[in-house]
This record gives sequence, C-alpha cells and structure tokens, in this order.
Amino acid sequence: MRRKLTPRGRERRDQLMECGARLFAERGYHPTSVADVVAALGVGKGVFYWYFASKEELLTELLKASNHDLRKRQQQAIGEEADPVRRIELGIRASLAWFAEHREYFAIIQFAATDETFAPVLARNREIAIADTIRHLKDGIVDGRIADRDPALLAHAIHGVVAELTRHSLVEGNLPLDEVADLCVAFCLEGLAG
Amino acid sequence: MRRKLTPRGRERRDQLMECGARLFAERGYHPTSVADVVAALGVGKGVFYWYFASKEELLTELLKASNHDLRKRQQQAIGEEADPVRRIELGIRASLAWFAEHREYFAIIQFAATDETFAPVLARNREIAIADTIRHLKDGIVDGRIADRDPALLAHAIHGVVAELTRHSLVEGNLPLDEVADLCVAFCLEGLAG
DNA sequence: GCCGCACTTGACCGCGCGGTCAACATTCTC
DNA sequence: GAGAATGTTGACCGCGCGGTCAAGTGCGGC
Repeated sequence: MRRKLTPRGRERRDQLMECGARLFAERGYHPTSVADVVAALGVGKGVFYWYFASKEELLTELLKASNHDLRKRQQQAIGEEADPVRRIELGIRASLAWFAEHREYFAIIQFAATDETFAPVLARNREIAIADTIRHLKDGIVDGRIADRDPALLAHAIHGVVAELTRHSLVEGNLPLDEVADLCVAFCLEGLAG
Repeated sequence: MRRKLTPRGRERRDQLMECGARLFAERGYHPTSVADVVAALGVGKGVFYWYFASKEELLTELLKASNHDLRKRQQQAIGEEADPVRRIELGIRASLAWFAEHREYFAIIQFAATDETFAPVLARNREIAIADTIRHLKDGIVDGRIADRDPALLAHAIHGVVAELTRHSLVEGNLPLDEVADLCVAFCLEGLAG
C-alpha cells in the first residue's frame, strides 16, 4: 500500500474498487478471495497489496466511498427546501434513486452491517443519516404536521421502509423507480390508511 | 450425520444448535468455525459431524427451526380474528414479541439473507410471510379500510419497518417491547401524519 | 544514458479451515 | 452377557485462503 499515486495508479485503484464491489455484491465478501479480484482484472496479486493494505481495507474504502456519494446526493436533493415534511420526502426519493443507480452496493452494505469488523463503520454512517432525519421530524412535530412520537423510532421506521423497498423492488425486482418512490413516500406519510 | 436419534442424541443435537446459534449471532457465520462450536460444548469434533452433515446444514436447520417457531407464534396471535387491519396489527406485534425473546436469531437471519448459499431458504420464508400479509391487505382494501395501492409493496414496507425497529430498538437498543410495538403499529397504519 | 521511483509479477508461506476416520465407549436388545 | 446400534474421540488431511517479497519492468526527469 502506497500513499503517492500517479494518474495511472489512481486508475488502477479505481479498477480494483470497482472490481471488488462487483464481486462482493455477486458472491459476498468472504467467498470472494483477493485472488478472484486480481484474476478478474488479469493482474498479479501484488497489485492488490500495492494499493490496499488488506482485503478488509478494500471493503472499508468501498463503504466510505458509497456513503459519501449517497449523502452528497441526498443533500443536493434537499437543497434549501424549507418544509420539513417535504425535506423528508426528498430525502427518501434521493435514497431510492441513488440505490437504483448503484444496486451493487446494496448487498455489500447489507453484509457489512452483519459483520463484526465492518458494523462500526456502517453504524456510524447510519447514525448520521438517522440524525438528519430526526432533525426534519422534530421540525415537523413542532409545526404540528407530524404526530408527536419518538422521532428516533420514526426515523428508523422510515429507513426500514426505504431499505426493504430498495431491496425488494429495485435490487431484486426491477420496478419503475417513480412508482416505488411514490408508494414509499405515501406509506411513510400516511401509512396503510392513506 | 445419523437419522435415528435416541433422547440422549436429540439433546446433543439441540445443544449443538443452541451453541451454534449463540456463536453465529455473536461472531458471525464465517468467522465461527466448527471447532469453536464443539469447543464451546467441550466435546470432540466428530460429535458435530455425527449430528450434522456440514456447517452449512447447521445454519440451514437453525433458519428452518426459527422460521417455524416465528410462524407458529404469528398464527397463534392472529387466531380467528376477523378484522384484516387488526390481523395485520396482531401479526406485527407477534413478530416483535418473538424477536424480543429470540434476539440472537436476528443477526443470523440478517446474515443468511446476504449469503448466496442461504438466501434461497430465507427468500422462501419471507415470501410466505409476505403472502400472508398480502392476504390481509387485500381484505382490507376490499373493505375500504386500506388505501388501494400495490399490496405486495405495502407488505414489504410493513416488513421493513418491523425489521428495522427490531434491529434498532430490540436487538441493539433494549426498549420496552410494548412501546416499540405501539409505535410500529401506529406508523404502519397511519404513517407520520398519525 | 541512466538513475530512481512507481508499479507489477507470481511463486511462496503459514495457517486454520471444513471435513474424515479408525478406534473406542456406552447403551440398548434379546 | 453377547452383539448391534448409537454416540464419541482427536489426530489427521488437503486445500485455499490472506498476505509476503525478491526480482523485474517501464517511464519521467535530469
């Protein structure tokens, strides 16, 4: 693992991350060996350890990069919107849209959440996302637009809906993003009663 | 692996499953070796392979047994209830109650869902549970008590809420079951608007 | 022209894994 | 109490893993 990377080196690193993401998503982290990753790229094993200290580090970097990207997308979507309920809706839609474009990351994140080694990173990422949602919820509760219940639990409920609809409808199924997003937003705002 | 088991044998098998469940939940499936399982019980490795054909089989049996138990609990809870909305509520409460009592299974199920080898078993279990929910939802839609939206997506939304609240509030946190269940039911039935 | 650094190679290492098995112990059956 | 069936032992096996490294390649700067 080296610090200084030339443009050529940065490209290799990106190739390894892309390749790793694909294989981890397809077969899972443990069943994918470092040998598999470098073989898929047609290079020697040493290349991997030139860019990453370990297999663990590759996954950690993938998790960091994907979370960074997702958050950027959410923040851009919410922008300057003042209405807290609308902010929640825009956040939900941005998450679904991002996962629709990066389906391969879903399985990776899902796995990482169950692994002692990576769970801390994931937990931190999730806490930040939840904290964002809680802020909007509290604003909505003050406005009287949202029922006065524990905002932390409500935030987790929303994230649960988003996660499961992402998995079922976007990753496994291939339903139109807009329809899924509309239902997701409607369910979160009005429940089954609608 | 043997078919005929005396009472003594059945007890050993149960010990191995309990032990495996605990270790898989604590450290994860891959990082837990068969040697760890038998060591925790203080017996030789051969014992494991007398009762199970492989490590995979142990996990598969754990998944089957837990699913069977959870379903039994749900069916007992729903009983003869006629109101479809109430049936959904009772199902939600039964699921949360079961997981509150069997927290160790949550991590195992979560992992199995991300592993190529076990995903099929989990997918089948989930499909059955979803199908149950869909039946109640359709009844509710006919009655006009539930909004006329895609019942499959609604069912997944509900399961997403239950799963995430289970994870956060019951498994990681340790919140009172009743409070979590009340909020979960309220969110599913009425959404944030309440 | 050549030095040095970024980068690549692939044989190799040690380890711990899942799984096997011959021998042995205990318990049932008649 | 003989013999079969059930249950137990732990040394052993082969393998493939994550990771190392001495050697080599090719490019940019001087």
